[in-house]
Amino acid sequence: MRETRQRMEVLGALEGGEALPAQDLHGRLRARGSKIGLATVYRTLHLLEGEGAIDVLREDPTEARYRRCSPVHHHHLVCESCGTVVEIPECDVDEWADKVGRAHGFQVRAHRAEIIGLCARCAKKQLKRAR
Amino acid sequence: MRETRQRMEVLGALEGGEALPAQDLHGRLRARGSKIGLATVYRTLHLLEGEGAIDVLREDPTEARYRRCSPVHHHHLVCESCGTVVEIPECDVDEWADKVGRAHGFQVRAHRAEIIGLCARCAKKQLKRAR
DNA sequence: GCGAGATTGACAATCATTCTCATCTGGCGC
DNA sequence: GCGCCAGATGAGAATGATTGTCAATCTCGC
Repeated sequence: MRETRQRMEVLGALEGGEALPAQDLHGRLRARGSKIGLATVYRTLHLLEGEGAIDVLREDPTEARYRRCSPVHHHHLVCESCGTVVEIPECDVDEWADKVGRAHGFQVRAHRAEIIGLCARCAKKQLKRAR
Repeated sequence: MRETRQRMEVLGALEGGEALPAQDLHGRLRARGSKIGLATVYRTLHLLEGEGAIDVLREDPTEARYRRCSPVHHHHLVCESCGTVVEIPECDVDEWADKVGRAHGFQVRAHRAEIIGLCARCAKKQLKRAR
């Protein structure tokens, strides 16, 4: 995999840890003066996804959001109000996945787990609104 | 919510337990002689999703698949080769989700977990091909 | 520095999903 | 049984993210 200006730019734009839609990402890069094309952004994101360097959030079915993430196995904690995503390194699900999979004759390859809730900030806001 | 012919038809088509893309579903209904429109299929699916009567699988980012499912909390075992989905009633993840959520200041609302692997049939096929 | 082959940018094409709007219908009150 | 009307539908157009195309442009090993 070649190291091109465009690929560096995409990685750079994801540096912040935000989960961005491909189009936003493209928009930001153009705003910064980059000449990168939208197709290239998509190509690069797919590449990075394949490498496991980013992961893809699909809460919104019409638009995937891409986010830099650690390459080691982890799960996500998602705030349903503001969309904040927190990476969770602890995974106590492995054993469960294996057990259940085997019980159904499956050869387990991977698992995914996501916790949905309200982050501290949004929970506080909701309380205030309720008053 | 009114009980219309079309809504009954959509539910009927999902009776089999298969996970179908909206378009397929529409195709099948038309093939059976129904005059249902594609937009109505989508509308109905969204309704049912809201009711919790079906769930939505998004392994393929370009096309959601809809499947009738039990209204009680459960998880899925998905075969990455043939797409078969098995419902898993046992959920030993609750405790983990709560613990992790609280540790990060989240108010946990729900969680999702999915085990990806090869079903018995596909595992066998792969073995045969490898020989 | 050169050249093969990977990569890119601009734009067209795709395609699931959603919107629009005129028409229809379920089910309530009578 | 009948009329009514808000909610539901169908057809087709519109949307908009994503993917394909292809000539031009870079990367990197030599």
